[in-house]
This record gives sequence, structure tokens and C-alpha cells, in this order.
Amino acid sequence: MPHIGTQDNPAVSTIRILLVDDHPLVLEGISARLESEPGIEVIGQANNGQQALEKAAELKPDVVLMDISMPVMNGLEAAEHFKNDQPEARVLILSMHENREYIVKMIQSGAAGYVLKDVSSDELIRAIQTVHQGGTYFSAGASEALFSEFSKSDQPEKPDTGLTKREEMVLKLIAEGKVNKEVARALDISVRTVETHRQNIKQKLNIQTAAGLTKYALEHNLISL
Amino acid sequence: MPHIGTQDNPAVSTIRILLVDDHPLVLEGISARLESEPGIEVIGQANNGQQALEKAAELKPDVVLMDISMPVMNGLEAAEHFKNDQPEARVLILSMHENREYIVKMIQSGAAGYVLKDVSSDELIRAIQTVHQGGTYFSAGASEALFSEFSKSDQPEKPDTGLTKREEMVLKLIAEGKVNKEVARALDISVRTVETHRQNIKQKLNIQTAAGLTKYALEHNLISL
DNA sequence: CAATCTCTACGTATTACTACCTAGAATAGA
DNA sequence: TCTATTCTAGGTAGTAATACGTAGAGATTG
Repeated sequence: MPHIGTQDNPAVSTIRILLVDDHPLVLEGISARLESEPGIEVIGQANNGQQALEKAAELKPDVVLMDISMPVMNGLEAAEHFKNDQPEARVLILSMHENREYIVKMIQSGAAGYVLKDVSSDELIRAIQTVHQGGTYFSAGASEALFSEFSKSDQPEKPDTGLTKREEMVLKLIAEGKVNKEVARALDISVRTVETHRQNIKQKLNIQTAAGLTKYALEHNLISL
Repeated sequence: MPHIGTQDNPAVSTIRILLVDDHPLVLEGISARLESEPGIEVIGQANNGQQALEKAAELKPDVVLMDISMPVMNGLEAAEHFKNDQPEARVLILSMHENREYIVKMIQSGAAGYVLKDVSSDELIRAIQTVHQGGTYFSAGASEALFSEFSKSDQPEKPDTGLTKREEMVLKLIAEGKVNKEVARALDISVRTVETHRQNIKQKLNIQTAAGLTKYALEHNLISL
């Protein structure tokens, strides 16, 4: 327990942690490891979300290190409550679920980070420090799960559009909002040629309108917003 | 400067860093600070994205710490190239831009993290360690910018377009690829009215073409892909 | 080398969109 | 209540896009 009036860590204040997990063993293990770390102090433990909220209200932890799956009140609900009732507390999720949905939900519920249980204790400590400083932390597996779609969505599959290069080029320019005349100028070809391309494109893609073309181009990442 | 052949850090291999920034002063400062950190080694520097790619190909850094705004080839483009050409290198963006668009784009371009230039050197080092271990790091400001909408994203915010409800409706239908006649039928109004709406919309948004309208609608979440 | 594909370009007619107006009815706000 | 806004609708003209053709030059390929 913290004492007052004597010399504590001078410059860096200790990060006060509330540990929440329904497995006593996990609780103990992590607690022991964290306690051995200077600058980190485990000020309390809880077995479920309900308890966590109560203890947090009393202890005012800096960081709440919490599991997701728990009885009584799971990490998701608990995170919601933390966001509303005790926004000062930074919630760091410690989970074994690598599921994207989970992670996104946790973020939306206000969690500041998400580490998988397979991380090293060093990494866990780094995560704690990060969220304490206001940052966001995702461990490798989590960030992968979280951003895999995100990042792949850049140029995912270039699914064979059936369009020729030239047609794609024309489509791209049209989708960007250029009129035929401008496209023609840009590609240094006749307006009629552009029209021909345009027609062929629409025929190939079975699209009728200009707006449809733009939508198509966006869907297929020929252009970006 | 690094030496070879003598005792380096034994268990933990050194994190080899390539620093990229177009400001020599920044380069020097960060480099000096990082060099003082055990476990981190600045193996090279570059002034722009182009150089960064070349040097990286040669030096094979673990982490590329890179600015966004640079001449010749900016961080965004460079990150793209890294993703494609040297995916082993983890790209950590060091930027002063707190803009959400920037951050999202960087992630989509394959960056493993994004730290604002106002972070402490301790935090920067933590970020480096994080991305090196495969994690994702966002500093406080960045994660805030990144997830503020995300968290709210239950209803993906509708920024005031200045359009009336009816105009939005028309715009939506147009953006979906409907021609005026279809819009008119859908809303049970005259084609002329749709045309009027269309004109007003274009005037309000300062957009000239139909394709532009679609793009606008997509950008502003009036419709989704 | 003939067949195919791609890119280029034009003709003609029709339809759609655009620009720039006016204007009435309904509604919301000061 | 007066006013501004919104939604409705139209006139007139010009510009752009579409539909449906044809067709030559150049590259690719079986």
C-alpha cells in the first residue's frame, strides 16, 4: 500500500494499476511480475467487471488492466462503464481473443489498448506505459487483426475488371469528375475516342450512368476518396 | 558510431533504425537521443523518401522512422513502397500532423505506428520497440484523432453539408447512379424539380460534374460502397 | 501470316444534363 | 405577421453523354 510523505519516485510518478481477471492464477502471476517493475504499482485486484468498477471508484487507478471474458460483468460492459463513470482511468484489455470484432468493440467502448495474452511481460509493461501516457497500444496479433482489412483495403485484389489499361485510365479520370473533354486533353486523344472508351467501359461493366462509373471506380480502388 | 566484432547486447538484438527527415537538425537531434539508448542503433539517415528506400534496400533496417512531409518523395508514397518492396522494415511515422486523414492513410499505406512530434524521447523509444516487436503504436494525440470518430462511429457523423434534407435525398439517389428521371420517379416529383435540386446542390457544393457528386456523396457517407 | 485485341476516331440521332432564369405553395422562424 | 427557406415546377438554350454503327493502325499471338 502506498505511503505518504516519504520519498517516492521523484520525477516519474508511479503508475497505479488495477488488475481485473477472473482467474486467480493469472491475477497473481501478472501482479507479481508488475510489482517487480519500478514505476508500476498494483494497487488492487478484481475478479469481474462489477468489482472492478467498485474498486476503481475507490482506488482511482491510472490504468485498469482487464480481461474480457469474466462472469457477472464482462470486460466489454465494464469498459463502457469506465468510459462513462471514470474516464480518467485508462483501460487496457488483456485478452486471448484475436477476433477483430472484439477488438473494434473494445475500442468503441473506450479501451485504450488491447494486448493478447501471448505477449511478453516486457511488452505488457510497455503497453501499460503507453496507455498511461495517453497513447493507444495494440500488440502484434491485435493490430494485425485490427488493421488487416484496413491496410489490405488499400489495393486489395485487383479483381480483373476486364478493362484494358487505357480504359481503366479513362475510367479513372471520369470518376475523378472530369468530363470527356478534359479526359481527352489529359490523355491527348480525341473526345470521340474518349467517348468510345466510355461506351466500351459501360458495356463491359454493365453500368449505365456516369455516377455509376464513379461508384464503380471507388469500389474497385481505381481512385481514392 | 557503431563498432563491429566486439560485444554487443547479447540476448536482445539491437534495433537497427533508419532515420528519415528533411530537416538536418531534427535528424541530428533524434539520432543523438536514440544513439544514447542501449538496444537501439541508428544505422542510417535519409532526407527524403527516395533516399530512404535506397538506403533501406542496402542497410536493411528493422525500423524506419520517417517524417511525412518531405521533398522528392513524401512519407506516404515512401510507406507504400516500403510495404511493397521491403515489408520486413517496420515503418514508424513521426509527424506533426494530427490530421485523421493523414493517419488513416498512413496506416493504409502500411505504417506500423504514428507518433506526433510532441512526444517525449522516452515515448518515441517505446514506440520504436513496439513496432519492432510487431505491434502498432499511436501516440496520444494520434490515437485520439484516429479513434475519436471510430468510437463515435455508431452513427458515422454527418457533417453539415449545408444541404437540405430533400437535396441530400436527391444527391444520394444520383450518387447511387440513378438518372434524373429515376430520381424523379423515386421521389414522386417532376424531373424538372430534380434538375433544380441537382443544380442547387452543385452550386452549394461547388461541384461541376455528376461524377463529382458521387464522389462527394461517398466522401460524406451519404451512401456507402 | 492470319486472327485477335487494343487504341484510335468519326457519323448520326437521341437523350440527359447544365446554366440561368422565374415563381408559386408550404413551412419555419424572428 | 412578415420573412426567409424549402420544395416544388417550369422556360429556353446550349453542352455533354449515350446508343449504335464503322473502321484503320499497330501490337500480340497461335
